[in-house]
Amino acid sequence: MRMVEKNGQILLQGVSCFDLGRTLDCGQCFRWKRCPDGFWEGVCCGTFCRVRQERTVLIFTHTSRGLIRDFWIPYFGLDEDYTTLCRNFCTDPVLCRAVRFAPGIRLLRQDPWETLCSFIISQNNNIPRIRGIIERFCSLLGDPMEKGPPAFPTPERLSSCTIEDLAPLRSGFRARYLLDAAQKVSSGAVNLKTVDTLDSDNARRVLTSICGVGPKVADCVLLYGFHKTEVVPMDVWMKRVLAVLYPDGFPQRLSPWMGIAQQFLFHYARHHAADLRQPSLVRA
DNA sequence: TACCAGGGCCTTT
DNA sequence: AAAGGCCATGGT
Repeated sequence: MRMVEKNGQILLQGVSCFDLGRTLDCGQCFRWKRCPDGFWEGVCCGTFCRVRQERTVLIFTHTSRGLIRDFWIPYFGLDEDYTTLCRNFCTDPVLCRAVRFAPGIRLLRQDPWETLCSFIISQNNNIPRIRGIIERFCSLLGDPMEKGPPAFPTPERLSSCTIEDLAPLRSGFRARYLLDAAQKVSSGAVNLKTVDTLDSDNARRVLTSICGVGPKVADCVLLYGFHKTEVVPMDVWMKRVLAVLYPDGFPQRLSPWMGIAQQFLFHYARHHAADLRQPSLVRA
């Protein structure tokens, strides 16, 4: 990859195995917005940018070369060798189909705290509504920024709130879960920096000590927020994939990256919903 | 063990 | 247009 500046925009050239739109729209993140001019606008860790893709070129504005190198490239997972990874995935016929169906999905490296809150909100919920709740959450409690949408609210700010304060979010029963997460994280009862150093099983134990974080939410946080690439969050779609397409289990040799594979399988499953509801059709 | 708790989007009717 | 399904966790 190579970075050049042109007309006040920063171009990242030579980007392969990457589809920006799919990566931002596959359910792992909730704050990016597609603008009418083709740019995506997003903020993470207090850093804002606009970015769009033209084949193998990413075009950035409202950011800097330094931030692209140090923050956005790791954020988008562009420092990982997906060519080798996907070649590896393609040794499995099912996964090969899924990767070919929607190539270019990458696992983002998101902020752990934002990921924790986002997936608490995501439980028993659908994506448009999740986005709405998170947007109201950020406008209500996030610090305004020089450019772009407000920052994600800090655990400290959230822990000073009451359930009634969160009523405008219309997050239903999840409000008290958010408060418990904020209280545990801001008090140090749950230390996200430490969780990062733990193996998945121990990290999962810590995360599930938060009220409202069960195995599914914890696994989403481990994969999307802590980059634990072997963790496979089992929602209903992945359960169907397992039952119908992998009755003998996922391939062992792919287990260190099965979380990344999960993104392709999940996407594939959602777009072949009817097939997965009738196992006989798929097996044939 | 089975059910319920907010709510809203989605699919099916 | 209306009805029912869906969803992850904790509490009863």
